[in-house]
Amino acid sequence: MPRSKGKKSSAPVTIHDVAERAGVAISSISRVLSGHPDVSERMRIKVQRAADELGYEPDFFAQSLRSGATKTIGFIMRDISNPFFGVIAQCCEQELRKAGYSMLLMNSDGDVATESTNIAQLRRRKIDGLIASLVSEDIPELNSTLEKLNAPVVLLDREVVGLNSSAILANHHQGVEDATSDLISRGHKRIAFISGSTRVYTTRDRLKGFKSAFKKAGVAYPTELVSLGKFDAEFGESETKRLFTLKDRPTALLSGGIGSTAGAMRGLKKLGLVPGKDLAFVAIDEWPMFDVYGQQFSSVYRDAAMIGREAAAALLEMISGGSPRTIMVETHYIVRESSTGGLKAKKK
Amino acid sequence: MPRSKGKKSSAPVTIHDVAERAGVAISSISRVLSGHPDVSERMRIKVQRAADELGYEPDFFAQSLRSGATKTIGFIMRDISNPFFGVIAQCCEQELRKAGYSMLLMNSDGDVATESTNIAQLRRRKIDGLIASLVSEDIPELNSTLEKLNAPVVLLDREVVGLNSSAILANHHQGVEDATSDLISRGHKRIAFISGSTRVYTTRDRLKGFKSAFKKAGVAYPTELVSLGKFDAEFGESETKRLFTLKDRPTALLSGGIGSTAGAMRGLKKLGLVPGKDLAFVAIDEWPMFDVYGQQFSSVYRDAAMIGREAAAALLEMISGGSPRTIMVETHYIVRESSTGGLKAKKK
DNA sequence: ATCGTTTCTGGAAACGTTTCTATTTTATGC
DNA sequence: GCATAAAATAGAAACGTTTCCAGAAACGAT
Repeated sequence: MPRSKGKKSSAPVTIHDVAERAGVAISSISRVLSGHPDVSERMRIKVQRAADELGYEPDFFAQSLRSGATKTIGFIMRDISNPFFGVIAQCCEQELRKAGYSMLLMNSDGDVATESTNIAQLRRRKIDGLIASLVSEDIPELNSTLEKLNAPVVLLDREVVGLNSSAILANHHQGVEDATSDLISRGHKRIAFISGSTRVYTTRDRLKGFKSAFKKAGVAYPTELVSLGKFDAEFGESETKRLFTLKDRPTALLSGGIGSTAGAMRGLKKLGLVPGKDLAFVAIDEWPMFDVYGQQFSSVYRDAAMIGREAAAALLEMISGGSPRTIMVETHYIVRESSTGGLKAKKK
Repeated sequence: MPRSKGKKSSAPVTIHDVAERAGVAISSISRVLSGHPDVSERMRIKVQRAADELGYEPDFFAQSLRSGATKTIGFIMRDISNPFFGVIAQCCEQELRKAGYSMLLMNSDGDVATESTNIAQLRRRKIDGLIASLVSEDIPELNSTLEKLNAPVVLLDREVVGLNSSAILANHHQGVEDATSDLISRGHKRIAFISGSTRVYTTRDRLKGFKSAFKKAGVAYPTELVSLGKFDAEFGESETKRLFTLKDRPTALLSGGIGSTAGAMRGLKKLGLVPGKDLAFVAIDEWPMFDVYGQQFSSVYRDAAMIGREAAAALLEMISGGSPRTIMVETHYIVRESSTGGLKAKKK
């Protein structure tokens, strides 16, 4: 029993105390404080003063238990230390806070079981809504798990069939196609592509853009240079090493997502290959500071802050009765120094 | 009384339903499920089965209201999108989750008023503990605000006098002194130093190391090159521009913290100055990817993951009755490419 | 058998709100 | 003034648990 008694004032003042002080019924206190219309001015003043004098603060749990609303939103991501997700989380929290909601943060650690445990935990806590970037889209029981939450859901960059939720999707294929086309037009044919599992929209949509660029250019699609598996840096690094030690090695690389990019850069460094010189390199999603580091990285950019804000807005909308909707966020190919190189003094 | 009217799937199953199903009293259900010792084996099995069959999940709010424990920890930071804080948050959440706690995340946006509102919100939610990186240490009412929380507190890199809390402090002065000494030994005398307000431990301890290096080397301390104000990138950028356009401009720069470093790098870029060449540059705290970017930045390093884990551990310890303690985390000067340069072909 | 002790169980009182219902007061129209 | 409606208030019943208390059953020991 952690009962730290500071001075002696640790008397938790309840609605009873206020009622007694003001000399009115408990129900009147509640009515005044929750802004019920049928309250006389005299009562309002009397209650307000008693509450102020006692420094009354309604007990959150009692309110939630009775009313059902928890003013709490669950937020599940693979890994909040990922700076891209960090920005989303920050903007989301700011918006939700403005609307009077608090955010319960949980990392799924990229693990399906952990994610499911987290959702169960959130259900017990009767959250008013959930924003999540799921590990995978086709987990058995996923739909029923989310439906049992009995709260509106906003998914980030995920398409779950048959689920009545909102979604914030990025238009990855456009940016990736632009980037790939640019590389092809510079003379690249052997372009490597590393990203996460095709079990999520993110990868599938990027792949669509990648393939489409080859098709439009009439260049053979280099199946053997496409490596799709996981989003983490370890995978990115090992695959980069594997691909760039092939006999006929790629001349360019697209890395899909923050983790892949980190791994790719580490892998290249260990191989002694310099982006923009020994190969052309485009990162999908930007690391913070991409704009100021000594070396300039090209990227397929999307606005994390906007994604966070849109997610919060969509969720709040659903909480107040609106219907689910899908929001598409654009991506943009940003050309920088690293888009050059990789071709033996042929061009430029 | 819509009790056993289980056609609709959204029937929230309560302890009553389980009691009815098992044919025992409500109190027995509670006893079995909370592992009370005085329960017969027969009862345990009967209740367990009934609960499983109905898929019973205790209501979190009812439990908290009655028992007082919320299994919830508050986590307040200036800005969760700061990758350094992101890592702390991630590790913290993982540890807390293992212990059965959930984490309520709030950004203070670097604003005292927002921070205070957040703390009030957390008090109403009766959190079991708080981990916070406060905006400032000497806010009036801060102590009483935190004491009114009536829950153990762990502060990150802050010293609040008279508050009975744990603290995770970094030994900044050691790392900063090492870095500064190295720069001095390379021939630098005019070393600029940009960091946040001296109203927090972080800055004061860094400054201590900075001054100490000059004293030990017997070199005059360059007061006019020290700029302490805010941790954000805007401040870092404008101060960098100001200092490096002085008539007698600095030959080296230390930037204090993630934000300052971002600002400093932007400022230098706009001035056309290259770290490691036109000036020597040491960042305090590392940006992710410092190890792989084209340009190699020196740093004063501290382990964010460890800070997160230690914070969680210290808090859990206090929750279970332990006393507050202060943990000192070491910092290390890591020399890379950017420690060179800035001296006109004098050395090296 | 009787009498303590344990061990186990059921009933009911909290926890601090909101909300429903019933009652009293006030205002309104004629 | 008087009926009638409307507004304001009090009282009490939830919400779903945990926990206290008292009693019942079980068990040895006399």
